[in-house]
Amino acid sequence: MTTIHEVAAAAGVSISTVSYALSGKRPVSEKTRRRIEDAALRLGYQPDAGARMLAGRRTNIFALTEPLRADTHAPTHMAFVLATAVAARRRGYDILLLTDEQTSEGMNRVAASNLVDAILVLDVAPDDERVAIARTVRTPTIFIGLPDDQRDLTCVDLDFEAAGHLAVDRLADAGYDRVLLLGQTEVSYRKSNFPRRLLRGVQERSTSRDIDLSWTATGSVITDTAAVRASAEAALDDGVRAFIVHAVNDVHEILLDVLAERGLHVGADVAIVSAAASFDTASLPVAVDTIPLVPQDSCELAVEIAVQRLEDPRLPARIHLIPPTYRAAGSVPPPRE
Amino acid sequence: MTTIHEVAAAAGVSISTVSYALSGKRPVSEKTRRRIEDAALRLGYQPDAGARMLAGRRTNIFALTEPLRADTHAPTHMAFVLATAVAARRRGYDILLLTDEQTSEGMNRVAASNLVDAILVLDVAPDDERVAIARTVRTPTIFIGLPDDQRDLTCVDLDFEAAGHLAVDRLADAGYDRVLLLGQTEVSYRKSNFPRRLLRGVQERSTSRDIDLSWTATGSVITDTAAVRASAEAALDDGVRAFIVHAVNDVHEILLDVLAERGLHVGADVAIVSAAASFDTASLPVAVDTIPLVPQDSCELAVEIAVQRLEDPRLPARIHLIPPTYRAAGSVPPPRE
DNA sequence: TTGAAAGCGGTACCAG
DNA sequence: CTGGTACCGCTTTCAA
Repeated sequence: MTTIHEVAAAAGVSISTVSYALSGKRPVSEKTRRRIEDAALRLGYQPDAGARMLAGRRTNIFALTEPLRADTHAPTHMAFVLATAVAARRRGYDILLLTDEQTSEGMNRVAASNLVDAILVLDVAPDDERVAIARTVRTPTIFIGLPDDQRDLTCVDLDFEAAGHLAVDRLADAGYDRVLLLGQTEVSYRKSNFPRRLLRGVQERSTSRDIDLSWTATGSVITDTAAVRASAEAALDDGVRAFIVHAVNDVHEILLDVLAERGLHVGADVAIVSAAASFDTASLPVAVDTIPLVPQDSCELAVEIAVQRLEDPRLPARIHLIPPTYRAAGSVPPPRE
Repeated sequence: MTTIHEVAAAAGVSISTVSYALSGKRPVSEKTRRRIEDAALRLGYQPDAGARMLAGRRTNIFALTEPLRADTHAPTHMAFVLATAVAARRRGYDILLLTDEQTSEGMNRVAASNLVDAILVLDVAPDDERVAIARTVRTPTIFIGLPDDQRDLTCVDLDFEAAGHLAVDRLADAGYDRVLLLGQTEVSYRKSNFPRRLLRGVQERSTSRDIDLSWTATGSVITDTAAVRASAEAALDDGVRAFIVHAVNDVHEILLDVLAERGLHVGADVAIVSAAASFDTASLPVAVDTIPLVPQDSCELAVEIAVQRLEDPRLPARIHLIPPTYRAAGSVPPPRE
């Protein structure tokens, strides 16, 4: 294991010069710096993590807490974890996982032992118990998602309400006055925060734009194919020709199946907007206008904020809502007749 | 931030006594120990992670490398990550995530900087590049899965070949002489190691037991519903009444659908054995005999081995194959006529 | 532009 | 059974 001393000896300088040359925190003459970098590279020098933490009071590690609930949608969840890890790594941070039962206990533990520089919170519940912990630990904590009580918290999330507004506006602008919202599962309206926010946005805007809105959950815990199908068919029978879908892959496919069976063409006979989808809607058999929920965006912003907070601890806590964007794909035609 | 000095002061002892009392590495009189524990608890003392790493040359962190490939089945993968985290935590270790591109670079980095005590390798490919790295780093590395070249490696995995044998044996014992194996996706036969091993086990035993075996992949990258359906129907038309399924949830459901459509009853008209399923087959609409792949078992064993290696670094590298178990559920009746 | 040296907060050896 | 203390390897202040 090569230490800073060996590098210093090899380069014929003191260890402090090595430290400064490598960190860049103090100007070092061009040629000694090169000698040091050469030696470091040649010896495969890598600073000892423990020593660095102790002396520098920086661990270069972020904790990521993720309570895996029964209703967690694995692919979506993985996308968030991956996006966080990638974003963190780009800024020089590793991710320490706190899963399951250890989310709360773990937050306290890693904070108290100075194991991490910041804590990122995933899969935020409306009454999340991690909110209380975030308020007591000194470690900067960033929520990716919004709990109900946001006082003094730093949170990052897509602006789901605005996404709801946007979806309705597009349909209203096109001329539709009746819309069916195919939502998330019932449990997610209780255990998560974002489905409600999108729903509220859709409802608000439907009211103000005089849209006759109906909506339905798409299962109790996981997608209920029969229920989704029944809802879609009932709506179609009833003459509804505009849909907002805030749901997983499966639900989109079921809706598209039903439409296909009836010979209805998306973008001609029927309008669809996929709101806050975290999967790639381009993989659907039919092009669909989408207001995407991009895990990379939320996670990168969260990491960015964490880094800023470490650089300037006096930055005030605040809520960061990411404005939704509308990706048109021709699935919202003017209504027939 | 309470340090060991404050605890020592509060308890009226020296810091070394505190250290020993809390680690238990040296006998400490009952009453001083209590005083120390009280003080520690009262002050919310938690040893500084950096200091501990530096002085103790132990980080109490395991790295977990997981290259998330396109064909990674998210739910299964998550089950493994979760199981590893839980097992590690039980032994006092945290998990540092190395995902995606950083798997190889990350292994070298965390090993060279002494950030982790051991590395656990998930999602092992036949020609995994992490094999070479494992051989060069001093950090103990445990593979959860088998690469092709296993020389000098420590690996843990279900004995998929034995699982293949077991599945065939049960069907052969019951009296079947023709079997269809519904396998994994095509890409997984190239990118992973275990599907081949199960296939080989099934083929070997089919030969020795005089079974007429046919088999098919169940899609190229993800489940191809139409293809699975077609395979099942062709086999049934052909008179096959025994199935081994080594696949995800979906494939099981498609097969059960086809059988239901034809009025064939599992456990009466048709035999099914689910081999190496990593999801809970009890959630299927019909009870199915299962040779489960239990992530907890593999991951716990991997963690266990890692801990042992840290305690005794001279333990030899070896392959640990977990014997399969057969969970009967009445889905293998004697053949009709 | 560089070096010397004082910690950072523990662990574990050496004494008593 | 307990205390003193020499490190662990790096960061950073102080001095030159």
